[in-house]
Amino acid sequence: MDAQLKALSDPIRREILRGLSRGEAQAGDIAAAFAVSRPAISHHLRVLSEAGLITMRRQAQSRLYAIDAEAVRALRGRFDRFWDDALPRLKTVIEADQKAKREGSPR
Amino acid sequence: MDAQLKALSDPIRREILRGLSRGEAQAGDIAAAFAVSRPAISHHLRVLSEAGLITMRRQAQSRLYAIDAEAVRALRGRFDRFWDDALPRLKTVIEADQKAKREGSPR
DNA sequence: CTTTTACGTAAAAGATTGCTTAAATAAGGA
DNA sequence: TCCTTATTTAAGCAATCTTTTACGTAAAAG
Repeated sequence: MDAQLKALSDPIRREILRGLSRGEAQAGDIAAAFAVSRPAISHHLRVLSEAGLITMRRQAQSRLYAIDAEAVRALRGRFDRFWDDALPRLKTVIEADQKAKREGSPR
Repeated sequence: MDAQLKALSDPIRREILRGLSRGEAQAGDIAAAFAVSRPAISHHLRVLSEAGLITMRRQAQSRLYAIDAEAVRALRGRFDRFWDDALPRLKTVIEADQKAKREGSPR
């Protein structure tokens, strides 16, 4: 989860993923959408790849990147479980907060 | 979202949040649960605080930290929306993948 | 072959992160 | 006021991140 959340914490990388939601794309086309240099995007793609969020396949000289849909599904599951399981009392805390607010300044 | 995901990408900080799920805790008690020094934990608390994930209040010499439940709720919403809205076709892609697999080696 | 197209890797600069020890601050208590 | 308790801030250092320019590689085209 470390590597995946870290990968997602960068706005360029999230934007790359947004672009890939349309389907596979070539490295060059991805890079063209950003102001930074191609090697920089190449590195971001590597980070996303090593985090397991995207996959790559070659086609002639090009490299086609795509979202690893199953990995995303798994990550979303772990993310939800982190909050649901690891913080089981959170729901109660929210409710207590809101109740306190409804009843005027609580202490 | 940058700062919040970055904050969550560190395992110690996630563990701190897990600990805080039991409710408010003093900085010292939080630090006692980890192998690193107190100043290091103090810094992690600051990162979580600046990301808006936790709140702090003073009680005598102590500082009591707690999860900002509403902020967590908002983050979970944004995280879900990132995948649902920004990647609207992902569900379809997963289904296509699975269909392809069911029907034997594709391509 | 040689050239072109499409990318990645290498090397390096500059900023940020995570950690430690030492010093500072803030609130209570003797 | 002086000491104790609780915690942050400061200073410093090694590791990691982001980005750039320059170079290397792999596949197709001429």
